[in-house]
Amino acid sequence: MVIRRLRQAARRMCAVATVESVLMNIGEIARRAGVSRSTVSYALSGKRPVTGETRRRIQAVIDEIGYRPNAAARALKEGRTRTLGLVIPPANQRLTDMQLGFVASVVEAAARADLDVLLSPSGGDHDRSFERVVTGRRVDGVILMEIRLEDERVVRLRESGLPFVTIGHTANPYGTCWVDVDYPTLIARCVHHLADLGHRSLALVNRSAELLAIGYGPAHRALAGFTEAVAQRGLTGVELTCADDAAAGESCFEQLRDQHPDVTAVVTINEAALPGLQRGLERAGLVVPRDMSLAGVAARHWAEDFRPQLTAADIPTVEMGASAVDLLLERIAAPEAPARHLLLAPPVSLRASTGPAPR
Amino acid sequence: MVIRRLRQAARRMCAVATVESVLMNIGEIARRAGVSRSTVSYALSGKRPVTGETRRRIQAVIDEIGYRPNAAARALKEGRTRTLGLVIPPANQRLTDMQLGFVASVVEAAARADLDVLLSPSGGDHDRSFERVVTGRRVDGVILMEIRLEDERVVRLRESGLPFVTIGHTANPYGTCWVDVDYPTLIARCVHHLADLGHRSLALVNRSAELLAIGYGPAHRALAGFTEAVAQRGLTGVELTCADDAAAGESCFEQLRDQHPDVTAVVTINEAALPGLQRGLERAGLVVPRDMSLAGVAARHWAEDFRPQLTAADIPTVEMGASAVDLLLERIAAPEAPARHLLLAPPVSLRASTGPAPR
DNA sequence: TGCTTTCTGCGAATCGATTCGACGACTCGG
DNA sequence: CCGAGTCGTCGAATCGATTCGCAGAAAGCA
Repeated sequence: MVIRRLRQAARRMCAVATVESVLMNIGEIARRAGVSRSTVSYALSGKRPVTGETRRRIQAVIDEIGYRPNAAARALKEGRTRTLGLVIPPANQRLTDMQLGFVASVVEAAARADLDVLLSPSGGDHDRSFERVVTGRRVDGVILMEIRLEDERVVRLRESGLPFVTIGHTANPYGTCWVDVDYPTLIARCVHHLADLGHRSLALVNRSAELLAIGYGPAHRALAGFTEAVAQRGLTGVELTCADDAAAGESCFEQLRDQHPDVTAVVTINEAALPGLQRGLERAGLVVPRDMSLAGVAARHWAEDFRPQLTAADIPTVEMGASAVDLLLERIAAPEAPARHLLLAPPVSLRASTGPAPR
Repeated sequence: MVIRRLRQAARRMCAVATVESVLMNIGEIARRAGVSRSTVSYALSGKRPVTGETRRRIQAVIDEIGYRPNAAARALKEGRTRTLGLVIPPANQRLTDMQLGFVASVVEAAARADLDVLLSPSGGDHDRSFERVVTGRRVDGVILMEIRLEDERVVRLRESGLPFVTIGHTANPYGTCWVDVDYPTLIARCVHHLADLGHRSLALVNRSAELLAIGYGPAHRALAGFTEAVAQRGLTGVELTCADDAAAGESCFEQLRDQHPDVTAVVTINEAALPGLQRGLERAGLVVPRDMSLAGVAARHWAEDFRPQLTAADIPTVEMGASAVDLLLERIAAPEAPARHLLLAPPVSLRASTGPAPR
C-alpha cells in the first residue's frame, strides 16, 4: 500500500513536470467535472441520457484540455479497432499507377467512414507484417490487392476468420468478397472493335512473364479473353509479355516489329509500357492509327497522355477502392452474410488511337 | 454473482459455437499449459527467467493454437503502439512519383523494424484523420511529408508532444527533426553546369503556381537557388510554374518558346512535366542537347526515361524514407535529445541532355 | 541441521475506456 | 399519501496483456 502511494506520488510529479496533456484520461475529465467516469463515457457516446447541465460541464472540461479517448483502451474493450488493413505489394517493386490508385481511393473511402488504414507491405509469402495484421487483432478487416489465381494469402485470411475483401479475384470466385475489372470482356471488346475496323492480325502486350508465371489474375484473364476473342473472329493473335516500364515497352515493340511485321493492331493492359510503345512507334516511323492501331485497358491519365489519345477502357480505380471499402464494412457488420462480388466492365472509350487497318 | 456466472456460461457457449481461434488470450494459453498468465508473459518476453521445460510446454501450446498477443491490450499496458503514422496528401490529388517513393520506403523501413504504418490522408487544414492520429494515442510517432515553409501541421504536432519527423523542412529548420534534399544547392549546381557550357539564358520550370502560393518548400527553395545562382553568374533567368502533368509541361514549353525564344537551357524540378517538355521539344523540331539543354532534379526513372537521358540529381527517395524512420525511432527513444537534421545533396549525374550552348 | 541465497512461478494491480446493475430522487396516477 | 415507473448517476466488472512484490522450493554454506 505504501509502495503504491509512492508510485502514485511519483506519477503525479511526473505529470507536473511534463506537458499537461500527458495526463488526460477519462478519469481526469470525470474528476474535473465532478462526475463519475461512466457519466463522462455516456455523455460522449450518448448511449444513456445525461442532463444538459452535466453534459455541458463535461464538454467544457474536454474542450479545455483537449481530451480524446485512448484508442487502444477503446479497442480493447469494444473488440474493434476502427482500422482497416491494406496489404500492398512489397516496396522493392514500384507500385503501378493502378495500384497507387487503389491505395489512394481505399484510404480516402476509409477516411470518409472515420476509419484508419494500416499498411502491410507483403508479397505472397508468409511475412511478419502480414501475420501481424491478420493475427494480432490490429484491424477489423483487410483489403487485399494483386490477387493471384491461387493465392495463399486468401487461404490464410479465410481460415483466420478475419473479414476481408480482395481487389481482383482468385480462380475460385465463390465464398469471398471481391471487386474486379472484367478483363476478358474488356479485352474482347477491344479485339472486336479492331476486327470491325478490318484488322486481321493482332498482338496482345501483356504484363510481365514473371507475373504470368506466378498466376497473376489480370495477366491470365487478359490472355484468356484475347485468345478466345481472336479465335472467335478468326484472326491471328500474337501474345507478348512485357515488364512494367518504358524501356521494356520499347524493346517489346521492336520484338513485335521484327518477328511479327504483319501485326496491324496492338491490345494492351500494360499502362507502364505505353510510353515505350510510343517511342518504338516513332522510331520506326509509324503513325498511329494510320499504320498501327492501339487499344487496351488503362488508367485514364495514361490513355490521355498517349499521342494520339488511346482508345481504352478506363479502369475506375476510385470506384473500385470505394466499393472494396463498402463491401468490407458490410462484411464486418454481417460476417455470416453471403459473399458479394462486383465485376466491373467500364465501356471502351473510343479515342484517336484506333482506325481502319492499313492495306 | 449469479448473473456473472450466467454471462460466462453464455460466453463459453459462444466460444464453442465459433472458430477455435476466437478464444485465444494469454489466460487460455496459461490454462492449457498449466501455468499462470504471468509465466506465459515472461516466457514470451524473456524479461524474467523461465525454466526450459516450462517454456517448451508454453511454446507448444502457442504453436498449436497459433496465439498472438492482442495488440490493443499490449498497447494499452505498455503505452506504445508499435505503429508509426504517415501523413500523406489527400487522395484527390494524385501522388507524385517522389511522394510515392517516400511512402514505399517509409513503409518498407518500418516493416524492417517490425513496425506498422498508419496512413492519414490529410491536407493542410485540421482534418479528422490527422487529429485522430495525433491525439488518439494511435501511433508512437509521425512522419509528415509535403512540408510548407509555414506549416500548421508541424505547429500542431510540436504542441502535442508526439515525436515526429518531417520529409522536407519549414522556414525555421531548428527544433524539429527532418530529412530533405538541398534544392538550392542542386539547382545551383545545374545552373553552374549549364553556365560552364556557355548558356547565357536559362529557364526554371518549377512546380505549380498553387504550390508556390501555399508556400511549398521545394518550389520556393528551387526558385531561390535558381535566382541566386543566375545572378551570381550574371545570366538571365526566366521562372515558370507548371502543373504536375504532361499536358501542363507541353503548354509550359510552348509558352517558353513564344515568350522567351532566347532561352537555350531549362532547369526543372518538375518530373511529371518531363514527358510534356519532351513532346513540346519534338513538336518544335528541337533536338536535345543540340538546340536546347535540360537539367534538373528528378527521380532516377524519370531521368532515365527521358530521351536523351536527363542530366539530373537523382532524388534518393529510398534513403530519405529510411532515414526518416531512423530519425523518428531515435526521437521516440529519446524525445528530449536535440533535434537532428539530414540535408542531402546527391551529385548531379551527367547524362546526355546537356551540351554546349548553340551559337 | 539450520540459515541464507538463488531460482521459479504465482497472485494481484494496472493501463483507459465501456457497460451493466443498482440506487436515490423525481413524477404521476390512484 | 403511497407504490409504480422514469430519469440521471454511480460503482464495479471487464477487455488482454505486463509487471511488481512475494512466496515456496532448491541449493549452498557453515
